[in-house]
Amino acid sequence: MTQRGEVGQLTQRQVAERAGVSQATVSLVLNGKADASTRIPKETRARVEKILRETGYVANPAARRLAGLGNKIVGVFTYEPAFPSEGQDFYAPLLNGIESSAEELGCDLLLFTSAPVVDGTRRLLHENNRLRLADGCLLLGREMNRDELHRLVETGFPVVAVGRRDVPGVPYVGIDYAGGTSELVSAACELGHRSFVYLHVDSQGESVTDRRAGLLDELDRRGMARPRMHPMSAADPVHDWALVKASKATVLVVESHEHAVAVTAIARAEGVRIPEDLSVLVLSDAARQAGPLDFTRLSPPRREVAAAAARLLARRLDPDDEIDSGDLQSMLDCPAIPGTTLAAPRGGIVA
Amino acid sequence: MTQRGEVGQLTQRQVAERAGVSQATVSLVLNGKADASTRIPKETRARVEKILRETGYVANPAARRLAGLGNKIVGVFTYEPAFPSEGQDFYAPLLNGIESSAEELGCDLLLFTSAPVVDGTRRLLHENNRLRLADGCLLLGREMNRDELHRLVETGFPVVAVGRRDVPGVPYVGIDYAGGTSELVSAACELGHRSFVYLHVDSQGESVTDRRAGLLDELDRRGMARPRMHPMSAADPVHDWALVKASKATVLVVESHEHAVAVTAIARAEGVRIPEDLSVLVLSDAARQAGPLDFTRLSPPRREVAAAAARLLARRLDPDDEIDSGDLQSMLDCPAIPGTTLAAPRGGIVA
DNA sequence: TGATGTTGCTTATACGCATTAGCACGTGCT
DNA sequence: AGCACGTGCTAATGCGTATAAGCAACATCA
Repeated sequence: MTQRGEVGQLTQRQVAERAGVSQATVSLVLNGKADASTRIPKETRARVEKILRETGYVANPAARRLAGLGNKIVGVFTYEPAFPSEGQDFYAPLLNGIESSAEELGCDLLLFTSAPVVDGTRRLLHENNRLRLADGCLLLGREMNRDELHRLVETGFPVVAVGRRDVPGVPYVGIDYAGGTSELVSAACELGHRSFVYLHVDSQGESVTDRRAGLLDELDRRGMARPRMHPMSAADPVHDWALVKASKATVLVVESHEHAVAVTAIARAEGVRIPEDLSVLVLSDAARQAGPLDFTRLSPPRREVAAAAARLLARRLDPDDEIDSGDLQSMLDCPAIPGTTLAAPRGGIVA
Repeated sequence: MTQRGEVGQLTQRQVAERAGVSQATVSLVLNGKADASTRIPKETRARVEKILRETGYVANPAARRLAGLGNKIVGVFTYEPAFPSEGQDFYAPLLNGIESSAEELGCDLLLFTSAPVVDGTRRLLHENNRLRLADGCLLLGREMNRDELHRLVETGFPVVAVGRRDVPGVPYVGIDYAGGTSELVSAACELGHRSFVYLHVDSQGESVTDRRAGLLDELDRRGMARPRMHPMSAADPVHDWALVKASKATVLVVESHEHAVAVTAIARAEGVRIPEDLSVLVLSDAARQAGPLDFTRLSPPRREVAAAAARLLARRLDPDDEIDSGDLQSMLDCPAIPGTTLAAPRGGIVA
């Protein structure tokens, strides 16, 4: 059980012996210190550096960390496994963004894959978690355990969430889904639509509630009726299409692109023309392959939001950087793509 | 520049004070030690455990590591960035496999994204690398710097490569591309084919040379002529198709599925029937979306090879586990999928 | 009544590094 | 000569943990 770490590796002391100096001197040379109290003349410095190069010495990061330095390690916690192909469309662009930021910043990424799964999501604060090996941590996931998030923030450990979070005090970079959704809905209203139906994801995640809020608030502002709302059932698009048809709405709003493809395929098979008979708005972007329809849709900057979160975390880790409290929570614009599935209403759904 | 690590966090000493015992006692309780020389009676143990639970104490992993313990951290080094969408089809299944093994083993993953890029690939052994924070490291990539790999193995740091490696002493789990390719080629020969053309990846990576060897060796064994070989140019499938046509071969062997889709699309547009006019063998599997053709192809167990490598690394980290030297290097079978693009030759390519 | 265990801890040390305080040895000035 | 000051280092300490070594109190046995 007891795992042995480390085989014997070169230490500063050994380097120091070879160079005929003390360990402290090696450390000073390594870190380029040159205070009034710690002066190393060029020649000594050169001698030490020569040995360092010859031996290929690399500092033990655990010791550095213990001695109170940062490690340039960014923790990444995903509330679900990140790489299974189901979750991949969700996490891949985020990890892509984080990776490129990390590369720029010279950081390594520590993925907390050991977190045990309780009630369907991973738990970060388990015993012997390796959280503190990282300088800070990014949090990814559709839904997060609010309790745990709260406790984590309270410990003072530097954390940044990818995506807006409702828990007070949690720094984040989010995407303005509400604004983007409003815009799309607004465009439909301007074209004369008055009747909406909403196929939504069944989740309490903030991004989901933001999209719903964008839809409902925009309709409220215009004094229009609330839309029919149905949770999507990935397993049964036929059923979903039946509900849409029954609603007699002229605009179908679908939260997931994938589901939009499935439902519209059924609709078109029944002879429904899009957008002539039914307009379709999609609140996410195509993952990879576009279907036959170029949906009028949102194009959330998912890669960018993760990259921005990583940069924000880096700023939090830099003690010289005083962050405006307003910058701790920010939202990126969520642009809409015109596409071809929105048109003025004509006759409603032809059954 | 100097990053501060750690905000003040609960230590064993503080726990010890609260429980009215020494720090050592806390450590002993935590690690469930009960040697002849270190006995803790139930009551004391209970008292300490109570405080531990109340405070939610978590050990500082850096200190544990420094004290000579393993961390349950598996390093993951990719020779190219792992998440950009281009590389994604390559790395995603591997990371998937590693993640699920890590989850089973209770390990976290440390991704060395900070490695600087030199000559097109990342360099692992740069100064201040965080390698030694991990207990061991998995190496992923089509091609690896042999020098660096050699040096790394020499340091005694536990490493396992995903994919066969030619560098002596490197433990790995690979895929038997040579065997799989032989099998496919053999099947074509049995059907009467005598003339092959090979569109191959332009790389010195071991998996690439293994596939080539599988093809050439099988033809040699049968005393058949060497095939025409052309490096694929992703940018110009038209040119590649021209070369294939010119070769008058009856079997086209293509290394990458993607490229096979592109080239056969052009061929079919010209009226070439597959497999009636031309048989096609593909040496990799469809990434996600299958094209119109169900290729006769290899189906390399890429997820599984990575998971197996992670498990092998875990065994190497377990001091109680004596690994057979034969188990340090192993190959997984690479099954073939029949598909529908291999048939007996009739008239060669109709130009 | 010592001698010898046994129990239940604590003390001390090491791990590798960063950092502060300070020492020995000049040199310049009065 | 005596003192201040600068130079070039080193010694010592602490970070939080694991663990070997040891110590005091008590029990057991001859």
